[in-house]
Amino acid sequence: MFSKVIISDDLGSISQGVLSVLGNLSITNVTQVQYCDDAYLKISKAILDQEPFELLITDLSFIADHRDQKYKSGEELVAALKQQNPDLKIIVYSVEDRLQKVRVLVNKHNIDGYVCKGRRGLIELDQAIVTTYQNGQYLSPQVQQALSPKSNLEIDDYDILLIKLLSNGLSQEQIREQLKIDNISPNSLSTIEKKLNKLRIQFKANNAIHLVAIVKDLGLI
Amino acid sequence: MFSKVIISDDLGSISQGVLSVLGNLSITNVTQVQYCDDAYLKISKAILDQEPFELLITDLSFIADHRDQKYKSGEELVAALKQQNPDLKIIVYSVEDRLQKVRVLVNKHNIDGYVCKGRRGLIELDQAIVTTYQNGQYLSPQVQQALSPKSNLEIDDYDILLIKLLSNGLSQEQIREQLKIDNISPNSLSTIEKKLNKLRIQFKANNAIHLVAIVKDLGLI
DNA sequence: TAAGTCATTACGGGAAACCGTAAAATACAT
DNA sequence: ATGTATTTTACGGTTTCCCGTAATGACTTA
Repeated sequence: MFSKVIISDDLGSISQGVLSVLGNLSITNVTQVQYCDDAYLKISKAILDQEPFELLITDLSFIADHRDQKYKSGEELVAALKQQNPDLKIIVYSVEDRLQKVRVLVNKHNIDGYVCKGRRGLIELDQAIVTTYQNGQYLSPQVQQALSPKSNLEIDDYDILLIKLLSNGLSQEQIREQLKIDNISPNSLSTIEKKLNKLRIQFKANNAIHLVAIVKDLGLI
Repeated sequence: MFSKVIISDDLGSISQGVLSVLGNLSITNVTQVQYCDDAYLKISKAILDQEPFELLITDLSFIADHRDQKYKSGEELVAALKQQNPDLKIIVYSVEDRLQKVRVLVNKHNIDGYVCKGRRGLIELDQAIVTTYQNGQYLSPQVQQALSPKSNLEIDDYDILLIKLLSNGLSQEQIREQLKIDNISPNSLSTIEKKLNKLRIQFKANNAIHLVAIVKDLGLI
């Protein structure tokens, strides 16, 4: 079993639950941090000391406070860590159950497990740790469909970007300009209209306002 | 100090933290539930048994699952309990830090304390319990301004309604019709335009889409 | 190479949103 | 009661959005 584990979660009360799970698995060498930057530093230092952590269990959202942080979210932390140190296993433990988020974390950042905080969260976390130790991948049941290709709703990053720009108050004309500036194509007004129209149909939205509201509720932006 | 307490929170890991706080206060008679309906039933039964609970600590959001619930959120639970049983002290312990939410809970439902889950959550919860026991009211620092009248941004229920209807996909014309149907005045297209325009300025929004996005982020709708 | 499919772009008409101005209705003071 | 301020409503002009059609270009397949 893992012998050296680090937990990153700004809610002290949650870490306590995770600790008890680790205890049940006879993992005693556990470090707790409440800031992503601390996690990053401790993990880096442990590598230099030739005593690297084997597993990171981290939350996604960290409430900002007076301390300025380089890594402001679990996602940023994970991205940095997995790039520099692919050997470190990472399990994300979060209330977030949006498939889009999970997809990105698994496919882009190669995390080893994703557990939703919930009634069965700690039970699932237990399983996730065991599976991960055996080089497997664990996803909570409610997000497993995130990876199955059939659940491909055909909304890609471009679509998300459009809606995000819309929600930031840009007109379709301004979106066109922005895409040109950022060298993103397609960027004609007509295509932008057409894409947004497709999205409206897909999400059964009456108009652009409705679309933004729906997509915001779904947590896609 | 309180002698009989009940905790309602669907995340088992969080309840553990709360338990340790209660333990530090030498409160040992503690009941835990993970569903609002269970909380309601246990509290009601305890009254019948002449051994009522003195304090409820509850979360706001409960993830829906297979079990059909009469009370689906902490807010509904609180509303029902405080109405039938004003003596029961209630502390809400939630990640939610939207002032609007807190305002409603305090003013309308008369809760005794509101603590935000966060780094200092458990410390604040400790204080909240003590204060509440002395018949005081406790609010986490970040939401204290919720009650100060100066934070009155002059947005009333009518404004919120307009934005909510907008976010539901209604056009201004459809909003006019809806207001007429519901016998809400003013309900002319012109006034609706004007109000929304005022709101756009107030929230520094470029257009209606932007307005809805901002207000959604603020948690007002 | 030719035909066919699909994404991208262009354009035009009608609907809705946006904006200013002004008239009508209402509330409120002396 | 009368004048003043505020709210509500009405209206016209401009911009943006919404929607259909069609032309262009890229790519696949025969």
